[in-house]
Amino acid sequence: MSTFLPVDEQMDLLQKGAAEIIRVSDLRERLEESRKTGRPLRIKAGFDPTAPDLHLGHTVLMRKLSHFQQLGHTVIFLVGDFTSLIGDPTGRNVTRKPLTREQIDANAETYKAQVFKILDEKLTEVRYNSEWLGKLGYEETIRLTAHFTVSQMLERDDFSKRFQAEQPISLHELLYPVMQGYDSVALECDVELGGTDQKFNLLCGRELQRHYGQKPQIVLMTPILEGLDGVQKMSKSLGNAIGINEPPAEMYGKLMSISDDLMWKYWVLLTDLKQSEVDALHAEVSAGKLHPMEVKKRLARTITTGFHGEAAALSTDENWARMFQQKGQSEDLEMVPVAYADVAGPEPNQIRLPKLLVQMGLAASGAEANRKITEKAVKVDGEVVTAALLSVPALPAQVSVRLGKRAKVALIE
RNA sequence: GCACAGGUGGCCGAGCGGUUAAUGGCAGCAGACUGUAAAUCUGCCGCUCUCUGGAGCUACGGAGGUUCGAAUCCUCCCCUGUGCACCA
Repeated sequence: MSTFLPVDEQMDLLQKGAAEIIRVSDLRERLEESRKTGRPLRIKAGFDPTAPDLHLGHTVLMRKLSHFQQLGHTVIFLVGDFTSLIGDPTGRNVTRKPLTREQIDANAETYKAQVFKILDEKLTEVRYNSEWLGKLGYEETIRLTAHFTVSQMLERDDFSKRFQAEQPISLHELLYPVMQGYDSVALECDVELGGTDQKFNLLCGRELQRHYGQKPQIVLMTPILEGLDGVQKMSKSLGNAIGINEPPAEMYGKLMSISDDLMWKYWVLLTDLKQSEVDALHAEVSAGKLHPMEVKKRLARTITTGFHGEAAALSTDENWARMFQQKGQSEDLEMVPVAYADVAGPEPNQIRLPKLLVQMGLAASGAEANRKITEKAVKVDGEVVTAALLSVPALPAQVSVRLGKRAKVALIE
């Protein structure tokens, strides 16, 4: 007797949004076996504790992990504390600088706190790969590396590109895939998840498992989610990311700014809608029966609800419509307290607008703020302002300031 | 170790003794147009101060030097790549 769902239903959920599975037939086979024996599969995904702020791109993988969890399998959240001493070379054209132990530990903690917004903490096995990699001696390491050849390593795009471009490749970087593969051996994984950019590393796991007499793991790759620009992968350092800790208004607004084309991918990868339901929506929009903006609003609302609850998402939704569609004033703009001393002008009750913009985080520098003012891009209380000095009636003053898409209220005292 | 080629603003990449924060492209920001999308067009795109007219400061791997003047010439150093050598 088994508590597992029929294999077809499991496959349905697991295949949704998956970019590639190596191999689908193996996965099915192993699910069947697990259902027969009642043994849950061991699913691993490794995380480099390098980016303490998770964004929606990370959640694609987590959601897939959560699917396995929902189906009753064992999810192992592997913190790559040891491997991040190297830094994953994937997608890099330069060598990463290794993290310090302290950074790694701190990052791992913030990581976990965020991950359990999606995964069920009680059902998740958290492991650190220093547990086994740290014990590996030189001898065992040599044996491990002997399973791979240099030309195998150079098959990797990022390595061969760097090699051809005469960019440096440090020797230790070549060890990264080997170590990740060894993680699978140590944990005896049935399945490893990763982004498509991880393909090489994931396959190394299969290779090593074979050498250690284990059944090679199934590899399930999730697509890389493009960020707000619709081209490059979502990444905080590229500035095109939506963080999962962002306030609802930010999250909603950013989601609305993605392109129509990209929205479908977001639907599939970031919501619980079935593939068939997404296809149906897509068809309706293509046929002109549904306005893409409406569908995008629904998307933004759905995702925001997932992180902030329905009430917050709903009010954000209304606020957005008021702010942009009717070009009106928003009711609950973010309040930023500003000390008068930081923005004081030459006369009493005068304010230097460039300084204010910087204080409010709307401009990166005074020079930039000045430029934006001359470009007529700054509105104060709804009016375009071209002067650098601004008078306020009395001192604890509230001014709503807009620079482009972003608007905030300053509370000056 | 030797030889050669390189190290320029967020990135790519011109400039190779003399206006000028430094051609051009990408990215970014703003404006117009829209549906805050895309596409397109326009402007901006080192920092600080400023009564907006301007003023000052910092920048071309690092440190010195030559020069009235250097990203551009010289010396030393650091870093990267390639080839050779070395691997007793």
